[in-house]
Amino acid sequence: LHKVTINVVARHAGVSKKTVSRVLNNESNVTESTRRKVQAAIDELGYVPSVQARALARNQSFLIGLIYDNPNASYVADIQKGALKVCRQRGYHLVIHPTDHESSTLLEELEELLSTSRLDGLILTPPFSDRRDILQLLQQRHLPFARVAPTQTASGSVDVISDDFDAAKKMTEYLISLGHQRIGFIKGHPDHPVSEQRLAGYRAALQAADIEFKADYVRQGYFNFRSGEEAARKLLSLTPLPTAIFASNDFMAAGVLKVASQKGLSVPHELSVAGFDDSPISRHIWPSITTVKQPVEAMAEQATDMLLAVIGRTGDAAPITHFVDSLVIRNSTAPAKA
Amino acid sequence: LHKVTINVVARHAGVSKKTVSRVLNNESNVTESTRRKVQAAIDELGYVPSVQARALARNQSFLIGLIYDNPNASYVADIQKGALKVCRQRGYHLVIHPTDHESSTLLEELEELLSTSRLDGLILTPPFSDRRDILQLLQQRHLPFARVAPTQTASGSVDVISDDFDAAKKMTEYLISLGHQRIGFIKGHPDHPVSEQRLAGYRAALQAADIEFKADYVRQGYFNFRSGEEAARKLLSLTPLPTAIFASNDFMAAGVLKVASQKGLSVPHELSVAGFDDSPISRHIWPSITTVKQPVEAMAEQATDMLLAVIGRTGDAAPITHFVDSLVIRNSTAPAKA
DNA sequence: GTGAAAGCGCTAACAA
DNA sequence: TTGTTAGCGCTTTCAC
Repeated sequence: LHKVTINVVARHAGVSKKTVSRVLNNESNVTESTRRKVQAAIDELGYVPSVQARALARNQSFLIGLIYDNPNASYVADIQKGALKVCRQRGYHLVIHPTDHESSTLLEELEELLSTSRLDGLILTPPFSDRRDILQLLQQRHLPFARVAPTQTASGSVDVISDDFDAAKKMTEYLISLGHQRIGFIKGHPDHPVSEQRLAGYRAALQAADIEFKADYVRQGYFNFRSGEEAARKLLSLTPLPTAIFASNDFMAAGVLKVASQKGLSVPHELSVAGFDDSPISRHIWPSITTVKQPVEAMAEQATDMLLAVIGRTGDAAPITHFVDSLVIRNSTAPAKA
Repeated sequence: LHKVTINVVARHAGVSKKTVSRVLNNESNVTESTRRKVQAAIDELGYVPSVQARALARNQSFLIGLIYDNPNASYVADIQKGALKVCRQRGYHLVIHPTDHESSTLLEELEELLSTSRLDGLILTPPFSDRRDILQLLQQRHLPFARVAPTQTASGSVDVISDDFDAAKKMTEYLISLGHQRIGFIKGHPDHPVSEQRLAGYRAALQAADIEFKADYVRQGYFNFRSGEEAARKLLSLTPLPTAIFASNDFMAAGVLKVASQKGLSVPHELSVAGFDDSPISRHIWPSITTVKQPVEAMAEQATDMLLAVIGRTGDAAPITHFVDSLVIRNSTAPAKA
């Protein structure tokens, strides 16, 4: 079995290789009859163009990078899935790049990734979406990029965002509607800008309901289980006790559940608990956790789509797409006792 | 800033591009002085060879595929991490390919992946590691592959395995050592060959302790939370009640915890529960789950390393590497009540 | 040990 | 609308 190249196809179809190339790239100036003839040859021979050769000739790599640092494996999996879906359709490969956002050599590491891989574009996820130093690096290299869930605008970027402020506000309003007045809050990691937005949503809901904001009821967390546990210990030693705790993600909410259980506080009867992210754990724990669901996969898909549009100078899609979060009510929340 | 190619380096070093190429590829027949001269030019100019050009000339893609279908996101993350580590070091890219192992078009999908991506090699994870049809496809295409945790041998493959039989046996022995005699078991997904091994380990431990095996105490599960829940409902309506339940993974163990909680059975005092995998949920749930830890990342790393050795016809490493699982004792297991 | 020439499979620029 | 001629940046002959 001989290797099928563009030359073989050209000969088979009785045209020049350039014409085959035109058909491959869907260029406009080809007669319909020629196109069909070429297509027939392609199908018949089972020809698949070599990405490698294409990459060299066009000085592209057909590689898209995905940068993340997220302990939430299912979030990462969703992001990957969304990005992959689009990449596959369009003949790109996804280069995943898990990395440590606190690393002091992050920028150098990124520069190396860019120069060795020659990526055609990059997808940034939190907390990288808002890292000025990274954005600057990409801009001066003229490397197209898309950002998932940034909080600040940046020139020349395409973004997908969801309204975490609004989601946190809605969740807090929901708790208030259940009769809760003393609602504890566990903040997210300070390096993640969404943390502030979620807190702001919480505060806005309190204010709208004329409930006094008390700093005691807010503790710093770091998006992991242990920090949720520690924050919960503090919150659950307050007097009067909060009747509800809203954690900025599900891992921390799981930590609250543990502490409540150890203290003999029954959830949701004596304490309501809410989380954020709709991670698998929110379903796999008992009581299951009321939380906020983001359309993460769809967001990644859209981000990738917009990025490829920029790379291919295709349609000029709107530079920002909005997605909406939704509340998922489960078993960890109930009306406050009278 | 001009683009730095091999020609620029050659001119700068006063040698031919072929010599630069030799240095790049660590070929033997280059004088030490020439090598140093060339290396100096490379460093000075900050030259990074183009993977694309290399790929075309050598008819390689520098792409390694990773096939998986696992709902356990953290398992996938670990596998990716291990594989990536090696790939990066050696200048390869990892093409991740999550897919549905039950899809009827799986084989075609794979064939398409192979022909469009021109992968240099493939890493198979369970349940694909034992899929005869896939192995056959790879063999006839002469595509090198490495398998993670296969249970059956296959010619021309490099494998990394861990002894799930032994680990399950040890866990069961541990439960027996706590005084448990009536130990329920929840089987894993029937499509995963490890499921049988874990069951066999359980049986072997019972037999060694002269405890009668009772089919009633074994229920089919599917590695997900819900199936664990359902199996637990069945097991916990038996008389006499089992005093311990060993689930073939942590998700199912979490399901057992839920049912126990709903039935008012206190874990671990009235019921001991054990899982498998050391997934994050085993730590994030209360009581935390006693489980089995596999060195997944290290296994993936080793598999990738061996695969690249095969591709590069480098050293002939042993075709099989063994890893050992370890018990992680947490809070879901305790001595049986007298 | 080193270099010149040819070519990997495709696309870009130009002609026809 | 189609074909011709040069490359893309490397590696591979095979000379020297």
